[in-house]
Amino acid sequence: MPDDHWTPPPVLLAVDLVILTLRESVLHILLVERGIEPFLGALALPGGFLATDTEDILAAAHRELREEADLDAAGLHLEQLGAYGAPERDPRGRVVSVAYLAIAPGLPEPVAGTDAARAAWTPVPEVLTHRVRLAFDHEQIFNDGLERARAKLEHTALATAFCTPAFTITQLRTVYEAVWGVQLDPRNFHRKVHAVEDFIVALDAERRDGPGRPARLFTAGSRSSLFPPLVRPTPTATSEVLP
Amino acid sequence: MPDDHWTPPPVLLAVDLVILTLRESVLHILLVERGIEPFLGALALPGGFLATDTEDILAAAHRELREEADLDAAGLHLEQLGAYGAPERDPRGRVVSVAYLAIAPGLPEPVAGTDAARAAWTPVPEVLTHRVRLAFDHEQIFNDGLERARAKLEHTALATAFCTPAFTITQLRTVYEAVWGVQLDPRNFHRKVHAVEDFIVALDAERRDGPGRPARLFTAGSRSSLFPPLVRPTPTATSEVLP
DNA sequence: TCAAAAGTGTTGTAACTACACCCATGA
DNA sequence: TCATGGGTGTAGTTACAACACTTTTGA
Repeated sequence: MPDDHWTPPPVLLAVDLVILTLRESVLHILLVERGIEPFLGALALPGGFLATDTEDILAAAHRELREEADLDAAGLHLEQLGAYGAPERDPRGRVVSVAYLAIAPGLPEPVAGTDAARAAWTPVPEVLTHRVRLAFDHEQIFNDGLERARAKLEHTALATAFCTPAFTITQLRTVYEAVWGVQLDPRNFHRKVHAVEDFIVALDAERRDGPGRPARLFTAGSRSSLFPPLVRPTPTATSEVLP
Repeated sequence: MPDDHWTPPPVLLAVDLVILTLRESVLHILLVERGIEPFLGALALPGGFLATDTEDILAAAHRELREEADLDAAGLHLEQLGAYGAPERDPRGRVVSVAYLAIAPGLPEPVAGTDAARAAWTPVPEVLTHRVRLAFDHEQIFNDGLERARAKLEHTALATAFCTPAFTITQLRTVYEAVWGVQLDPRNFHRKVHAVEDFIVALDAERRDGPGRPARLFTAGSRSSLFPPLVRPTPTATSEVLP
């Protein structure tokens, strides 16, 4: 603790968001094109500074989610990733950023909210293969967020946050495949999901699009931690991992 | 992002530490008695404010570890838990704290460093049963830190951070039992630990104290992630969990 | 020779992978 | 009746808990 005559140096607090969703079976992240220096024109995670002296950090994340992505808080997963505070991470001065991971159900079109005109869903493989470069230390934050999402799919019901209220088991499997970047056996997946009580509950409805047997519709159950867990396949030398 | 004429509100940045160690087979946490208001006289996590404008947050954690606990950075585990920034968490004003989890090998006596005169190792069960109350939101941070440590024992070699450079398998098992608060079968534990390649490597030495067959000494190997993992026993209705 | 602690073998079970197979629908 | 996708059955394998058993020491 400091002594009475010394005042600690103040810092500016920002919030940055890793917002993930599924679009046409591909994992996407919401990125914005920066309109001001530094990194003018570069892509970055949506985010911003704390609005007032008394704003809660989680509330700030919710606000940015609304302002920059036009996404409502209701029914959307939001959790903290951590604080990023290297002294030189922002050339404007000492800015510490608290990063959040948000998961949204698949949205039909790129959002067009107030500040969100420049916001665009970007395929995650584009970022992973460095075809897209991010401003600041946002690539680090993105990597941490993606790894958090991948890990939490194993032990929690996070996958349902990617889905609309009613979904088929195949849609749920597509979530796992897109986030993990692997192929899963549909038949074993079907049973594993059913083996966890209250992970998904059957609705009294079916979905019939194209040909093939109609699929039962489900909704997220009350269970939040999965047992037995759905473990990621261990990458072997022979197995192929999608980018 | 803010417009050019508006300045975001500054906050004060603190660092708080959850420092865990094992003392006589019981998990302990380092707590300090507060010497100033608020919460004067109450127990709290060691920590303090950022020292300078340009100090890295992780460096600040290392500095507090040295100042408040007289612990050297070398060979000690330190990882970030997250940011705690509720507006009313500190009555003095807007203080955002970045919490860290530190794991230290068992130390013979309560540390007596510069600021650490009032620091004391406190048994974790005392805190869990609310016989010890913590200042600010430090109980929340403590719970998050403990859960992080418990979870990481399963999948990483974190347990070796609790041990001196040379340790027996029984000592390693004691770490798991103390942190998880369960009893483990010594024979199955022995094999599971050996099944993970490079988790522990045998030294050419034995330890012989009291009666009984001398135990082989080991040291931490190069492996950091454990496969197969050492999974916590699922608490059942009949099983007893130590406080 | 006994107690204590280290370490090994064995057995039944749970959960998994891989794949053969059956079911229900639209064209 | 065929292609397409949904869903079930089964066999071999891995990891595991439980516990009987052997080994090596100090007193």
